[in-house]
Amino acid sequence: MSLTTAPRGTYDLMPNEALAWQWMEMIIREVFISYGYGEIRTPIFEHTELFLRGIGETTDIVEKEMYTFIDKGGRSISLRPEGTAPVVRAYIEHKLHGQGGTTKLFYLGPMFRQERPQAGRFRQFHQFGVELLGEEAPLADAEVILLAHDLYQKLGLTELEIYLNSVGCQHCRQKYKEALISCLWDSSAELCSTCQLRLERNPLRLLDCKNASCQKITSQLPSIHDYLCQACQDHFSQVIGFLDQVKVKYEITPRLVRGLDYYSRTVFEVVNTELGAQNAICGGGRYDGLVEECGGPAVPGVGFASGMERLFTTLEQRNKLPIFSRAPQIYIISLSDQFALIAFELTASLRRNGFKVELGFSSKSLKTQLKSANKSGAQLALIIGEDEWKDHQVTVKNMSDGSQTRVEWQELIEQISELITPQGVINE
RNA sequence: GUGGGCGUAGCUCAGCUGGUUAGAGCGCCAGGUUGUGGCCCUGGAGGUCGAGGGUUCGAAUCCCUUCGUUCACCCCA
Repeated sequence: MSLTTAPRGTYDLMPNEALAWQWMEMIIREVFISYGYGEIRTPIFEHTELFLRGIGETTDIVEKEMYTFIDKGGRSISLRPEGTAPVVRAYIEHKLHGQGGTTKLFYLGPMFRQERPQAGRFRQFHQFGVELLGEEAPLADAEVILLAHDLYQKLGLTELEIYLNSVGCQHCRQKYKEALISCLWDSSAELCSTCQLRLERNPLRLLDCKNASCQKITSQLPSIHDYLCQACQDHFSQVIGFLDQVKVKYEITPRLVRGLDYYSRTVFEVVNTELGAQNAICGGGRYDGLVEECGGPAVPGVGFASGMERLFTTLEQRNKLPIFSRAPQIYIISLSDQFALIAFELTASLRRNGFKVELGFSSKSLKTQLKSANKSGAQLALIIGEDEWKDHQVTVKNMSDGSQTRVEWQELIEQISELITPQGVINE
């Protein structure tokens, strides 16, 4: 417990980084809106029950990672560990299914999971995502994947890999699970200890074990594609057909199984392989049973969630972040407290005319204040001292070449406007 | 929850097998310029060596505990 450090797994976003985040958020919103999605802002916390039902009681997320507490009304409340269940809850609560047709929603905000932090993993982290509800056609799956693809493209990330798979419907998945169990029963002793547990709890997870000896064994296993029913096969091949048509490159990975219980048929991930152990920046798929599971009508859905910290790291790593400057255009220097009033007034007037102005707060020596002006990155320094004061003028100094002129207070805005524009571009 | 690495100045780090007042670079402050920044020069401030305990004549250095951090496992964005 320390007063002077942020809680484990959390961090402060400092001003320069916050600019980059704002830029990311802007692009994300633009792309989502252009695809016809509307933003929804659900509460940061929900009734715990929602996540138990929505995510699955036996998933790690709800078993050991949720921030859960009892509020003063005796209700069990949890900070949201993911965004889909709350959106589905809101969809049901506002009876959006009653409006007919499909519903396209996106969200963006903090999520909370109590895990040990590591590269690309935080306890408070940020996700954005989309949910397309009320449509079971393969075209919906393809559109959601295309959306993710185009979004990363728009952010300048062209070299990401898309992994694609189908985990089938309840029926084919069940048959496949049984097949895995019977194939592995005899050799189970050769599996790593966690895989032995997986064999009992969730055999699909065996497929992406990182242990080399497990991989050797599981590489002999049949593919889930051999167990897909005709309808699931058709669905998958149509999704692929649409993606091919719009030249979205993907890799079919029969071993890709996603951890959350609610997925059915299409699942996909967008991966940055240079990211470390936690390299998925986006995960999603179809969840046809979820709305009903959460107490709504039997409405199909498909969507994805993307981790903003991992996305940010990727953008940084690949030099795709624009350079942001917080530098003022003009730095105002007053050489004595007796000129503070006029300096303050000139600052206000310049700001009201759209210039980005910084005012030195104390009247130190000119040298010191010019150093501050220099450090601030301002293009112009305005100096008000004894001489200027007497003549109702200011000295305007160009910080890049050191040249300076005297300007009447009355003409300042006009003169400055000839040197720089309110956007901060020098008029040459 | 489990395992490994790392905690020395605001930042990045050095400090060899224990041995005087714990160092460097960058940054910060002041001066070299009576009212002129960047470059250069000179000087200065700034450290309970993460914390607690132990071994020792002597600990930043060795041992134990603890906290923090980081990477990995589990799992996930």
